[in-house]
Amino acid sequence: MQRVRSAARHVTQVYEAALKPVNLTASQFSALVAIGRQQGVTLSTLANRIGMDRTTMIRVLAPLERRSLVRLEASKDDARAKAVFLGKGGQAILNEAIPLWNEAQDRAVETINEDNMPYFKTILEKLREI
Amino acid sequence: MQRVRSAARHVTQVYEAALKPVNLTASQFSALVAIGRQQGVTLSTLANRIGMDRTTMIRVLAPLERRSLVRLEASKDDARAKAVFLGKGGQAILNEAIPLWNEAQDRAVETINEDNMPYFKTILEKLREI
DNA sequence: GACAAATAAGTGTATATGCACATATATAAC
DNA sequence: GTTATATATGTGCATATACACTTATTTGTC
Repeated sequence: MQRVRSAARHVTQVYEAALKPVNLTASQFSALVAIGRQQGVTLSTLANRIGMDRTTMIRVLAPLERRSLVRLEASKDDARAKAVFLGKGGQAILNEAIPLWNEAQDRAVETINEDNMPYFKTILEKLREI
Repeated sequence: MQRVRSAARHVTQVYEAALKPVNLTASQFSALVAIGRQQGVTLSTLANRIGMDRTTMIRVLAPLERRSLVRLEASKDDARAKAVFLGKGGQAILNEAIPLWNEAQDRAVETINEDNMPYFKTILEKLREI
């Protein structure tokens, strides 16, 4: 299974190279996309969606908050929870980043070979259940 | 492709839980196995084998060196290179760790489903070429 | 309503990860 | 042999990653 981790490292590098013009990491991009889909999502929910530890998410958001790309507010429903929103430049940078990501994505899918994709998705799905 | 990274995070946690009794991380285990296979391998070669950046490997080895599980020496052939060997407890801890790893491996392969493995291997192979 | 159990977040610590940059040595070209 | 280039390692920095532990709040139970 070392291969899964190795592959993830490599894939990360490829995608981060693609995202270089917007100065976003792969994790930061994932977070922005998820936040864009559901403004006001809580920290824990966000972390769960991405399959990342909650405490990791806190630290992933930190540099984004410094750049005002995201904004954290106390949740209205639950005084314990933090709601996460896209900040000032958030949507704009997402609009820039998404095409860059998609280009890398297309290249990746092409390399993997379209025909293998269904298997790939199935396998990745199952990996979550281990 | 976020899924690949997410899967890798999850898989890492599963394997590291399995390795807890020997207090090794997944990266550390990978390194130990590779060193055991070729004592005296150089840092860069080792990093390449594992598909990890050379500078990351330096830092992965640091805690192992502190525990005397690995040993670094100047290479005889090349004054620039460092040769890596298993240290005092190196082989012993490997002997303990390998069964733990294999158990986790078996469970993982079972979950993925034996039949899917050939596809999986092919896909992971191709991911390296992106 | 008081108390226990569950849930949400935050911090300390250690390792992982790789880029940019620097240094040392080897190799190739002339 | 000197010089240019390539190779091997090391360090500074920033982010990624998650566990253990802590604090605050909510929810369920009586």
